[in-house]
Amino acid sequence: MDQKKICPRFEKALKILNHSWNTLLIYQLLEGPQRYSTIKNNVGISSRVLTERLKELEIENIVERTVIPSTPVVIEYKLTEKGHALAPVLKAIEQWSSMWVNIEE
Amino acid sequence: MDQKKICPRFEKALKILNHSWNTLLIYQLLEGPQRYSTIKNNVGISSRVLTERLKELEIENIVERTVIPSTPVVIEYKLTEKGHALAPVLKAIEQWSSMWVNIEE
DNA sequence: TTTTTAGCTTACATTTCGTAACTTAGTTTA
DNA sequence: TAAACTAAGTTACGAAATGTAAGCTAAAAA
Repeated sequence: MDQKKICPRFEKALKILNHSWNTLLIYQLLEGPQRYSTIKNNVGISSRVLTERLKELEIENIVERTVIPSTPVVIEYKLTEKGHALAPVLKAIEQWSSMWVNIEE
Repeated sequence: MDQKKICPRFEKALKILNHSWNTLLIYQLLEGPQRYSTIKNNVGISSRVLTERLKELEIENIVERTVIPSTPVVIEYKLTEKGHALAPVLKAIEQWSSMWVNIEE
C-alpha cells in the first residue's frame, strides 16, 4: 500500500540534506576549510550535534576531517569534491530566499 | 559571543526547507495539485505530521489549500507561485544526487 | 443498515535535540 | 611550578519532535 515512486538516490540526497544543520554546515564550509570551534561559533550549533553531523557528513563523503600535526594539533574540516558539488543547490536556495522570503517583525 | 553572519532570509529559507518532509512534499506537489490522501500515500508520511507540515507550508505561502465544493467535497493542495519557484532548488538536488549519490546494499 | 473513504485529530511511546557540565592533552599566565 | 585556559570533543539528562495506532465526523457505497 505504500508506494515509493521517487528515485532512491534523490530520496537519499534529501535525507542527508534535510537532516537538520547539514545544509547550513555545508554552506559554512563552502567558505573554505575550518576548524571545529570556528564552525561551532559561526553556525550556532551545540557541540553534541555538531560532532554528530560532521561524522555523518564524513561518512557520506561530503566532508573530510584532517588532523594537521602542528603543535598543538589542529583539526580541519573541509568539503570533498562531492561536497563542493552541492554549491549549486545552495546557490538556488539563496536565490529563492532573496526573491521570496521576507522577514517579518 | 554567538555571531550570525549568515543572511536572515537564507537562514529562514533553510529553516523551512530543512524541516523534515517539507522538501519531499514540495517535490511531490511539483507534479501538480493533489489531495491529502494522494500525498500521504505517495510520500509515506504519517497523517499527524502531514497535516502539521501542510499547515506550515500554507502559512509560509508555499502551498495553498482549496476546498472544492463538489459532492463530496474534495480538498486539494497545490503549490503557490512562491512554491513553484522552488523548482530550481529541487532540480539542483536531483542533479547532484544523480551525479554523486549511490545506493549501497 | 452496515461498511468504507476522506481528511483529519488525539494519545502515547520512541527518538532526537539542546543545555550544560565534564574530559583530555597541551599551553600560556602568574 | 601551579593555576588557568583552549581545542575538540563526550556524557547525562530534560525538553521537544516524531512515528504509530486508534478514533472521529460526514458522506457514500454495498
